[in-house]
Amino acid sequence: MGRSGDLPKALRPSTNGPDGPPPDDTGCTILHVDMDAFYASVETRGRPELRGRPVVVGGLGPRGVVSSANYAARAFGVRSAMPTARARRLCPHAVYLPPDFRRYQEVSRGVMAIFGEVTPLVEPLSLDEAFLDVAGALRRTGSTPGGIAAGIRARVAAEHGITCSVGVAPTKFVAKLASGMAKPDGLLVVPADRVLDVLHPLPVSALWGVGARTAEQLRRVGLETVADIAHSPLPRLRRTIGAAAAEHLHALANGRDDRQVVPDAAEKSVGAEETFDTDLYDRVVLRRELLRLAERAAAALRARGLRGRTVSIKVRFADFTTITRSRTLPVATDVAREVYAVARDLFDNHVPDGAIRLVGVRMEQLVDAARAVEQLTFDGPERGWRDAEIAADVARTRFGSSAVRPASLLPREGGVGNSAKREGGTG
DNA sequence: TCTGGGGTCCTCTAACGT
DNA sequence: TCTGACGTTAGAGGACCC
Repeated sequence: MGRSGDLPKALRPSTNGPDGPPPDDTGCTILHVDMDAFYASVETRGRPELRGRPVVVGGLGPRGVVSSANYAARAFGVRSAMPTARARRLCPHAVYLPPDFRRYQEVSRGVMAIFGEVTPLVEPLSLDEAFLDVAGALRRTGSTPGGIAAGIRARVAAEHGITCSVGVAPTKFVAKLASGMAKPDGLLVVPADRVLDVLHPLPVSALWGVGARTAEQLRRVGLETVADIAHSPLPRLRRTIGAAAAEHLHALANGRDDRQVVPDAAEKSVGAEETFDTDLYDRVVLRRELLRLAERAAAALRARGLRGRTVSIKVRFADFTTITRSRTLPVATDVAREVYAVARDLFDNHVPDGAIRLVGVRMEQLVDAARAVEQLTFDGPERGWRDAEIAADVARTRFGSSAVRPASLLPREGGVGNSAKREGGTG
């Protein structure tokens, strides 16, 4: 689902061809495992009627975008992040499915468990990819990195019915690049002495952290390939893209990447946001949406055993300009009612009237709920609301997400009602 | 063509305390 | 008492990733 999957096949190094000796994987202790077209693969496994057909998973509404497209759909030009409406024009005969994240999470857990049997040093990046440091596993098993990678690919296919691609390299960045080059359903080892041969012909956009904007800035000063970055003097690079990015890209372009594989990285923020099918103007309806999102964000915090100190709202207007406003509380919370109170105040006092296409609520400055400072009023109203919301969490787990409606928390201003999505915009 | 939803990280600016 | 330098932190926005 990432950009690296689109790297030109012509750039594949020849070291892993079917002919010739296996590549020297000495010192290649980092593996990057990436599921192939993950969501689409999960949807199609065990469904022979979809075999060979283009399958697209994504938002099916008027403003939906593609989350995942299988390779049959990609042959028609369908790509991740493309508006679904455009995908339908490119490939009208594809099967279009809404995402089912619970299923993907379930499969992801199973796949990550396989990784965990190989090494404790597993760093998941998303549901469908992870870095593994196999240095310890080499000593323990007497295998090679390439051998371990092949074993992982075989187990994922056998136990979960989907394919993955693996990059094996001395560093995280090159391993990730290699998995992209190996796609689909491939394995690529980049030996230490071939790293620069692989990196330097690539376009700057292949570097981690270079998107469309940065690539354009670099192109304007004549830097188009990774080799150009590697050979560019650092001060010039700093002037073009800023100090931090310059040093980061210069190191990567020269094959230097000393980032370790870090398991269990703490989350920094948790939130929820929603784009409406049609733009909304009505402040009452928008507040109700904020309440729903505050409820979702708070429930996500409670599910993770976290609380947040900073409440941040995000508003995107019809012209796509986006503003965020935030406020930091004295005490961290996981209570939707408290989150909503702050979000609503930020909205009422900092967001001008206008056509709005998206609102979001995010919690930052997260702390472990078990170690968070309790409110001074242990028996106060907040405690009561938290208990009520925890009971609602339980009900939703047992009876489904609509069993307890967030509108039950709504102060008496607009009454309970349907979601804004169904109501549509009002003038 | 017309842009989702979940995140992280970086930069800039303003406010604040010393 | 006022002012400026400096470090720290919060807030806002943007770029990027999957």
